[in-house]
Amino acid sequence: MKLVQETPFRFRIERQAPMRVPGVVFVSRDLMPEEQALQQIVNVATLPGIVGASYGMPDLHWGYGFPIGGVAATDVSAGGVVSPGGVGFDISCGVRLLAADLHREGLVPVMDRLMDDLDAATPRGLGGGGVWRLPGPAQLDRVLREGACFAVRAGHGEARDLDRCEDQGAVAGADPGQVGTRAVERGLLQVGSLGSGNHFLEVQAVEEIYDEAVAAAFGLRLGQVCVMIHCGSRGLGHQICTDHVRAMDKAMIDYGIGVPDRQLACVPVDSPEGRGYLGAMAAAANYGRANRQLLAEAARRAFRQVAGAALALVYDVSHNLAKVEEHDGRRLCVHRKGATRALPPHHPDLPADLAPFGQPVFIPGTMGTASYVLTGVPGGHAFHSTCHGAGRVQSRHQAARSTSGRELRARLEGRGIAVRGSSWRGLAEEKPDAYKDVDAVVAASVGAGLCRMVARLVPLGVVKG
DNA sequence: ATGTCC
Repeated sequence: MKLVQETPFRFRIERQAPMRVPGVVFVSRDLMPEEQALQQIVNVATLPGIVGASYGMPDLHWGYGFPIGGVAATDVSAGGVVSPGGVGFDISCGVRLLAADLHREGLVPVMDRLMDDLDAATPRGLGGGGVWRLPGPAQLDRVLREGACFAVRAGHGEARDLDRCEDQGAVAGADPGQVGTRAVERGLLQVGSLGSGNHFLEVQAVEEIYDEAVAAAFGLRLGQVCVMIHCGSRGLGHQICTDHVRAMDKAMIDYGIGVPDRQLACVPVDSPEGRGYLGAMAAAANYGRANRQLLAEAARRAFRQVAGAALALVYDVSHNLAKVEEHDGRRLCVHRKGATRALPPHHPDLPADLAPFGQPVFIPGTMGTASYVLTGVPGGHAFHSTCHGAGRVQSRHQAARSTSGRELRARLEGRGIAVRGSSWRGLAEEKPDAYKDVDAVVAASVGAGLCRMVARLVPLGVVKG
């Protein structure tokens, strides 16, 4: 593999057969990922119909088929493919940020009670029940088609929330008929739950503002209390990915498609299997949005009761999704896996009041480190995409071996960060040093011209999945 | 990420 540094934050992997396009990785030398992740960029570059380049974001690391932090677009009318590995198992995993009408000083006297209420109001952990007990598949069908809109229609939220969600709260084209019975069974029990792993609900404070005008437009000011929710589509999305990878693995033979890694199973976007996956994926995306909407409502109740404060939605955006988008007059299937859409100012898909400022992007740090609010920039690369988080450097196993959950919690609480966990093991697996430095990832993203900084948020309390 | 293997 021939890696050429083009700028301080951009490396090119020269195209050589069977690559159809070059690789472009937006990293600094310090953030250069393991060889396996770069090899995955190369593998993705061989996919039928891929255009531009196979991209890697600054938080790039090894994943299932595609790297996490990978962006790839295929030309639908030129036999371009869709690959479930380009979205990942946690379909539509994403982040929502809410801003409280409250300064962090006002929170101090009620913080313990607030954290206890959020702890009780946030279903989480492996398996388990959600905040909604769906009576049956008919109700789930509406969640899958209508996403956050269904939650709001059912009284869980305000109309304005939907203006501040990607796709106004529901991805079009959801096809519940493509969601298997097992995915349905798993989905019925988990609507409105956080999950586990790196998913969390965090109470944060705005510590620094880099762009006053954009921050004000997003509804953010210095010292303000915020709530960040990071979660996905739970077992439902996972099962959909499993089912459709299996189906494509068989079907791709009929389309004469060969890939260097079986985990890159794919079929043309414009095929029954391709449309089937995208329909099921959209349904999972809507499930994820309903999930975040319901969790946000639970947080609103706690804030209202304990602090008399209201929470306004800043935005809700996914970082694991494939979307058919128009770029330079072509219909492209843009896969973003561990990569966040970052629309530039004046993009037609932005809500009117945000149009001059670009799309809000949220980068969750790890427990105990900062999170960032970013915005899209004109001329953004990689089909308007940027990073999504810190990115792991240690496996879960490595992380849990070197730290205990109790020790970690004591360390965080010693620094004034309240912790409400769901399992000690899960807590240990998420220790901050298991991740890259989120400050460096964001600096590289800005340096590479993928986005710009709006605000930095610090954790006050974390409800951990 | 995930009822961490049907």
